[in-house]
Amino acid sequence: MSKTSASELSRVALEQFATVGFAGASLGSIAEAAGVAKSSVLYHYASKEALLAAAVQPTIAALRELVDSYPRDGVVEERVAFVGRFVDFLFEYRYAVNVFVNQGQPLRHIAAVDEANALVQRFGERVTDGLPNAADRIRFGVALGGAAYSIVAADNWSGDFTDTDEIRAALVDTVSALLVDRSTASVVTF
Amino acid sequence: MSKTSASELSRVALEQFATVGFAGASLGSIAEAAGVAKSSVLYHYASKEALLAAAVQPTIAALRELVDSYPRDGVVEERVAFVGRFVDFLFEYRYAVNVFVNQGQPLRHIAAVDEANALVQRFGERVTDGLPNAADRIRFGVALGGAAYSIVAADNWSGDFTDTDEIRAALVDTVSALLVDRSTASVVTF
DNA sequence: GTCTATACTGTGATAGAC
DNA sequence: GTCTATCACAGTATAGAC
Repeated sequence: MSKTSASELSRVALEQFATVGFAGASLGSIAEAAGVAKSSVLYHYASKEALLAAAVQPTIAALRELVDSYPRDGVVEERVAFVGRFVDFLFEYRYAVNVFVNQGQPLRHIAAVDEANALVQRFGERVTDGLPNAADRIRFGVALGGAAYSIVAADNWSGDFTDTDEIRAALVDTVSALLVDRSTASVVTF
Repeated sequence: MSKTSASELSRVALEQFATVGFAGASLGSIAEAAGVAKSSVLYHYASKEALLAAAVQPTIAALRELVDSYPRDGVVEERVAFVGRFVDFLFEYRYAVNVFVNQGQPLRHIAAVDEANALVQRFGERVTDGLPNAADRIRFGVALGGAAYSIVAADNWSGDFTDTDEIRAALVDTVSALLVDRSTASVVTF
């Protein structure tokens, strides 16, 4: 099976890049986790960096679509609906998002990561209406970095059985409070 | 000078551990940034892991003190004052906090990091009154991970001159909204 | 398309001169 | 206390058998 191996490899690799860092994830450990030999990884991807680039590609496409869907002059309901799509995006692409958020600067020499960084910046400018002040930047940063962190940290909430729907609802609630205009946020939670 | 080199080394090392990851920061690059030879690093610290342990030690002490200072049954004003101390702590120990937040799980075999993880967990339990539900966990996680991310990300806000006081005030504002009880938070910002 | 074998480089760590 | 020299090993990457 040809296609199966490649997608499974990028999936396993991305998870390791996010959890132990790009430098910390070796081709050997990725190959082991995927159940193939080390050299088989480099058959599908020319290099470790190419593997990362391919692994984050779907996330970049989804992020671009998400950012473009931001309601520029929308009412509160539309913005809350956007937060729902934002949280869903964070869930589905949690590992790639973590790579962008935590290693975006040291890995900016990789074209795909640099592209993601630019998208995140455009994202922030849209949410804060183009001219972000310190408070706007902080709220956006806390929402992005905090949600990205919480989602992967939730994987370690073993012991008690909190289901995904509950986490999603709590995240939509919290992120809405941060990203939706505070003066009108009373309709959401406050 | 003996003491100068050691503290300078741990400072430089911690910054690199936080920015490029523990695995990504080599003893060579740390030595270069500190202006000494690679072997000189291993004279002061027996191993790379020992260097990390020593570098995060002051942060652990400060974190323990901070957690113990949480007003268990305090009024809103006391909790907001605590958030101020929390944000100050995040600023001063930003790099170590980032190591704990982003690499706490893969580095948990190092005693000092494991100790910090336990402190963070105790922190969360105190803030959420011991029996955190999903919403409580998320708010705490977003506040911690988001603030930790924003502070180091703010270092890259080059171009415009946002001073530290402005960032601090915005962080206290945002974190208070997340950690201080929402029903009484109106005295703060909302 | 996957494997073994191998080359080459970078890294953590040690030994010993100064 | 700092350095140079060196070692052993893990890492990326290549070549070639199957």
